[in-house]
Amino acid sequence: MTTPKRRLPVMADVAREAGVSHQTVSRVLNHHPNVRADTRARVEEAITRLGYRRNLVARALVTKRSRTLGVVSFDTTLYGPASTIYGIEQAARTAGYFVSIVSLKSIDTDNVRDAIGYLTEQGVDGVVVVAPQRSAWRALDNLPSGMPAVAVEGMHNACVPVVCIDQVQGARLATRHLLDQGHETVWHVTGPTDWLETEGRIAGWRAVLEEAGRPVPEPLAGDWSPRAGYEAGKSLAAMKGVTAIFTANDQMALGVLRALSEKGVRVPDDISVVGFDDIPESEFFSPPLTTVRQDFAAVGRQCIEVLLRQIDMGPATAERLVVPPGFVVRSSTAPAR
Amino acid sequence: MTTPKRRLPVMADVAREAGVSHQTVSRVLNHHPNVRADTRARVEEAITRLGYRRNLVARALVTKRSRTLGVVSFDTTLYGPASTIYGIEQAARTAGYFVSIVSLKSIDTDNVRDAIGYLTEQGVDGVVVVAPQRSAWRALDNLPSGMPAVAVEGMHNACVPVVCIDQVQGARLATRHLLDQGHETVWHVTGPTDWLETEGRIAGWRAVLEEAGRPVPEPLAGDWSPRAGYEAGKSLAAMKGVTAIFTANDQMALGVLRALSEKGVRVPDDISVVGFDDIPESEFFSPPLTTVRQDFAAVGRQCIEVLLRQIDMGPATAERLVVPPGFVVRSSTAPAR
DNA sequence: CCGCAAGATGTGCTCGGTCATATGCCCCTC
DNA sequence: GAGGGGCATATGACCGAGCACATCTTGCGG
Repeated sequence: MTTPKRRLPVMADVAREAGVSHQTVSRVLNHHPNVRADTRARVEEAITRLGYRRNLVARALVTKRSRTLGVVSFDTTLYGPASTIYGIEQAARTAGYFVSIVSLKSIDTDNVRDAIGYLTEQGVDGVVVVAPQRSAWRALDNLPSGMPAVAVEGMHNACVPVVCIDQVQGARLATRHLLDQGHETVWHVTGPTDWLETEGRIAGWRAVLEEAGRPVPEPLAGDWSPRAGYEAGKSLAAMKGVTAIFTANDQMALGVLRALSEKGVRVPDDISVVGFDDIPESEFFSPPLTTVRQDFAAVGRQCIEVLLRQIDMGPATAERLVVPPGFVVRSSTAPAR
Repeated sequence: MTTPKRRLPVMADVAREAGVSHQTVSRVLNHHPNVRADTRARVEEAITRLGYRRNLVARALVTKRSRTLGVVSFDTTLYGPASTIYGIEQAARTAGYFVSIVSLKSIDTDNVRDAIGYLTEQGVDGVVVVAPQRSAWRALDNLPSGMPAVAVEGMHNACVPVVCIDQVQGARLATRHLLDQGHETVWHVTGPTDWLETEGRIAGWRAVLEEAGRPVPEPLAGDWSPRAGYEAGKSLAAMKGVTAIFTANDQMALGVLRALSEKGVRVPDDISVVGFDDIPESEFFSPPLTTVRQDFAAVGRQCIEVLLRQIDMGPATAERLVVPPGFVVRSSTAPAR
């Protein structure tokens, strides 16, 4: 038996089936209290009998609420963004929201602006921007008016609230730990320029060194990739007097470890290494990596919280929620000899 | 001048501004050819002047096309799913589609069914299911009728097309490589039970051993995590006669490497190790990991291709698109002594 | 036994687009 | 010069829900 183009059932069909008006069906669906129990039962039965599913698109049109949140992100393959988005999605769904994602493969102001534009057309109730680059940040200056938004790891800004992990503090923790171990100074392999995290981590690292009156070595430029860490590691292995390295993320730390091991430099005996992120692999590096832990799930949750508050109660003051970093000591650091 | 609750402009506003009917505005927006050039220009100017953005929700209501695709996935923090979804999102956006994601933290038939249900209500034009577990797979048996769908790494099934990487072939490549190096047999650390990849990889590994008439050791159960690999590695290090290990993914390989190194077992001198996935880190493990490469981006692209074909041309025959795995030889394998 | 408030249900309009169709217009041909 | 075809544009219905309001019940106090 072919079903010749049978249209999906709509509210009116359910209403007819249950012998009530479409409005009553709507009430049942929305758990409105003022419906008699037996009527409710009749409607519910009609719903299951017909296999009716409500059309959220039609609902969104009239309520002007799509219960969908937009996420704009850069390279969702990276552990940080992926984890943050996971946290966002979980929190959003718990709150009854869908998540629509746009992941950009290159970041510039126009890209981000366009992405936000698409999401706006699509009718999202709010946007989370996970694009912690200066260039991306500029796109937030002129958001579509009235669009609730929140940024992950952004700069302070008059209009958009920010949820972030305290990068400076994380870098301080790492650097201080190394100084406390008796190292004279700490070398730093940075993230890509333009990233705010990169800047924060450099700032924290530099601040600790300067406060302690230590020499501040020229940082080595990286790009988050293990390969960049590997290249930096080769350079550092060839230099004299390097005893402590702080890399801006764990993947680069892995590259550094690899390079050092190839050069016959022992970690932590000859050189101590600290990373940033605490990816699941770090614990099993050779040696297990001492690193700064970021609670991405918490960031995701906070984002949704801030965003929903804006959606429900109107524009918020541009707050800045800071999630403190943790520090995990493993075996890649040791006292200086 | 405050703008007191100014509603966003709609088509009618643009029409009035440009002195045409709303239908003409619609034609301009949809690039309908039959619009005089100067009219078009007038409309476009009105659009920019008013900052008008079309409301895709209203459009979706009447066209019954939301230009949104749903993705149901398990733990998008894992490298495989994350990469696949990235590929899906890129391909979808290129084709003018949005992607709405539901990522499940635990997989069972009901979960997946619910997720698909939510997405259906939300009006997605099709669904990609990235949940390669037997239990998830069962949820695909009774999809909402007429909903285009495609599964990543699924079993063969009458109703849903599948895009997958040839797991069996990948495992064969890995195992054969080790046998070719002169190893008597190969030990295997598996993924979690219930995962189809786990089964495929076991099958490929077992087949090669049996074809070569080699003993088939009892596989060690893992769960993709580095820790599971570490535990398995400790067991294997304690056993006699182990010279070659094939782990079902790279993260577990990392754990194995760590455990072996702790026990003073040298890789590849004493034991050879092969992984699966080729995550960006693998190249920088100690030693760099020989592994099976999966082209997740290709999988994502194929998914969208298959899905869009279904959306445009009606239900497809349940095809099965197989992406061949690659094999990357690095330094974690060596001839048996 | 009536009145009235609260509860239960129904009616018709609205959201902002697209679709089918109608209309006006110009130009070309016989 | 009338008829016809194609183009440019306008008109009104419609998608499937929710909302405001109208209407019909019901229960309870006086």
